Amino acid sequence: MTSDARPDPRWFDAWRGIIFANAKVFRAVEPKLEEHSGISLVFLDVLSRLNDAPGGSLRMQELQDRSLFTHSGMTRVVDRIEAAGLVRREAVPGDRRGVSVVITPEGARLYSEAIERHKADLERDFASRLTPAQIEAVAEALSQFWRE
Amino acid sequence: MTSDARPDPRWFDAWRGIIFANAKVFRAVEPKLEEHSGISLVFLDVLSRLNDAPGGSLRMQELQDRSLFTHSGMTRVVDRIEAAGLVRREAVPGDRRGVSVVITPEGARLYSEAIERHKADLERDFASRLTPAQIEAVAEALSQFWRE
DNA sequence: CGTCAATCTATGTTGTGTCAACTACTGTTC
DNA sequence: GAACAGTAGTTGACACAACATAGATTGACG
Repeated sequence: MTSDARPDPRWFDAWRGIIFANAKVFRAVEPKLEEHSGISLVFLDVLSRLNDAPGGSLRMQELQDRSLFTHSGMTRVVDRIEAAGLVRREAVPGDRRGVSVVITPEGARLYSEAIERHKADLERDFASRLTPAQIEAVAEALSQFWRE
Repeated sequence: MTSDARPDPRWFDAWRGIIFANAKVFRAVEPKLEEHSGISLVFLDVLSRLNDAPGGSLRMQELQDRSLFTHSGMTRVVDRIEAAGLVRREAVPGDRRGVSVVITPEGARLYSEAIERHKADLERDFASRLTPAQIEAVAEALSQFWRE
């Protein structure tokens, strides 16, 4: 009565693995990030996009498209990060509608420290639980999702 | 200036694959669920736990521990699902502090329809993008995260 | 030029998640 | 059996996210 006769297909196990790994590792790692660097994963994500962008600058919409967490509401997220002094808004020369978001020196400094510690956390809570062969297999199988 | 000399370790690609796969598939699949079944993934998650539990019943705290999405605030989630008529609260015989949440016949019916369509969506947006070997590898590598 | 659709960002509103009290009850200890 | 710490769940206050809409600017077309 509680479940159907036929078992779940194998791909469902793979999917379950992904969502559980995602949820469990985030739950473990986000409080640590908050504690040692004082920022949330949303902030780190935005700073990361900016840091990787040429000139440390991106327009609002590019930021929105590339962000993992915030589909909408990038305006307010940038408001908060700007209030923290980690980015600033600048006018776009050619287009007066546009705003480009630039990472500040302070933001870049905080980012590079935060990402290093964050990677150490991830290594402990994620990578160390897998064998090199498993890591390689997962990376290979799922690379299509971030390489668009 | 934008990035350090040394490249990201391979496990970071694996991790990136997981979070991107998670985010992208959810973005694709949740609106479909909402449309064809009228419920969110949070609802589906709770109904799933109840449906798999013996007697279709679980106490609030068990529900909280097993839920993927809602760490805290299960009270409000159950409020909403109860308002939709899919579960009901019952007193626990031995313990007058406790509340057990029971799935209603209507909830069970909606769940079995919703989960079937949801799996079809997942098959299209997730499983069909991987080879059987990739699926097997991901399932094997990540099973530890949901098998606790 | 002048109009008009398209684009970019901000704002208002509403809903949901989170954290810290708070109430009610249980089991234990003296 | 009274006091007390621990447990179960709810409530209120606040922060954040989603959705629709508004306001400003641009580019294309006649």
